[in-house]
Amino acid sequence: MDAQSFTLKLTRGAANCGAVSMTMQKSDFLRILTERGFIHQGSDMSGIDDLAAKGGLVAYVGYDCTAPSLHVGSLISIMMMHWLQATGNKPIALMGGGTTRVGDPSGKDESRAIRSIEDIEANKNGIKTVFAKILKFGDGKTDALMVDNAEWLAPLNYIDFLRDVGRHFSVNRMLTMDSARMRLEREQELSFIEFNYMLLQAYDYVELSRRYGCNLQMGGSDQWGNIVTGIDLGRRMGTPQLYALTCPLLTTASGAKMGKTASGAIWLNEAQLSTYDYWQFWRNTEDADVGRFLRLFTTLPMDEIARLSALQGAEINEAKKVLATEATALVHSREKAEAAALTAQKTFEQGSLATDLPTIEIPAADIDNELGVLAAFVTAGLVKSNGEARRQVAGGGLRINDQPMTDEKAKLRRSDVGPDGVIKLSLGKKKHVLLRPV
RNA sequence: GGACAGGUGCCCGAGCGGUUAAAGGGGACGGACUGUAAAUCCGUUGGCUUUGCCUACGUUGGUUCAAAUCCAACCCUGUCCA
Repeated sequence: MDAQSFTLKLTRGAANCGAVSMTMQKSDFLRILTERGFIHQGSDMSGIDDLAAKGGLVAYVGYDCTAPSLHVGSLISIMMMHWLQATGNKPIALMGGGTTRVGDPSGKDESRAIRSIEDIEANKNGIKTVFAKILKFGDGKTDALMVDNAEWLAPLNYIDFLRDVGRHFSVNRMLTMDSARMRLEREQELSFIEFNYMLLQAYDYVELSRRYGCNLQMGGSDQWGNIVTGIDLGRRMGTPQLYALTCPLLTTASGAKMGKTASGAIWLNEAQLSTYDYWQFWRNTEDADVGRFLRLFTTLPMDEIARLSALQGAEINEAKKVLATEATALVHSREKAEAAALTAQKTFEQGSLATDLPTIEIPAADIDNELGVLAAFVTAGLVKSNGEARRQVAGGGLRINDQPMTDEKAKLRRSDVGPDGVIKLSLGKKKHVLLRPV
């Protein structure tokens, strides 16, 4: 027990990224990550630096399969893998097909519902698509790998696992780790299945070390405890030295969690969030975040970013447009990103109708049957219920073809269909959907 | 297993027999102001075929003209004891 807490303190002591100054870094990898603001904490920066300088890093990031797409919260670690690969090292994207069956308590207030195995598999397939856009996969030395921890976790035998892995863990110490401690302090439940998550993630790291020579785990700062636990387990189970590198958890300058809105998370997959909406998300970045986001979420050269970040007042909108297009090009495609930029320009700057706004098709008969205006907004997905539509009418938030709506009993008519064959519905000034009768 | 404290709307949290679709705060959405920013101010924040109806305060029953509020059992959480 004493020996354990001692090694942990040592690890933590050397952890602060400030311990190694930028000028000392030999590797492009750490230099780029540092100047772009990716680094929160690392376990042994000079050790990582040495490996990176000779292209010797094999680094993994684990992703939960709790949804059919990752959202922008995961993008920062994906970008870390991008730079890792771009500087001659090997990334591994680990799908948590096994660990998601257990559930990570880190940074969460309360336990999530346990997901069905079919859901997890479906989610896994959705998540995979985004990696293909940002990383190069294959069999080469620096080609990315994608593996699923269900491969080794699912067949585990409980007794063997306890004897081989469980014996290296001190419950005393596990209880002091943030993920468990926060639950205990807030008097919130921490179930045994979640408590075990830490062991499984630690074991993942050891398994990846053995299978692929993986020697670095990256993740959000909330993963620090899980990562160093894996390092510790590796030492006890005889792996080569393992390292940890975490990035800051993103919040906006006003302190809100990044990528969560009432209308839903900012998904990376186009199936969950249209390219136009994804572009808009970045376009609406707060002034104070523009520089930071350009460094984290685009691959523009630093001097270009410095120029854009220096813009003041209304001019910073130009920087936001660049940010939106670049960030969207990475995750969707450049063509689609530029189309979204053009749509936005027509809609916001020229006040003209952009026909490639998100479009919903409705049966033309609905119009002839006098589709209620409230129902039309619900159909378009701009509001959740007729009641909400009513309230928005009262508050002046709904417009049809850019005309504010005042009568909630109004019906859509043939004459509302414009020359482009669509009716433009708007919620507020920013959200627009086209209804196309077919 | 025992004692005690709890389980309220997206979240936190007040209410403790009728005036409660439920105070207050946060978040979110809309309006004003702007630069598709932030800050600020204002409004809204269960559903519907909306002068009304339906659903909702852990679950199921009960008492009562009337229950989120009282009673019973059960489920769940926490603290302490075994």
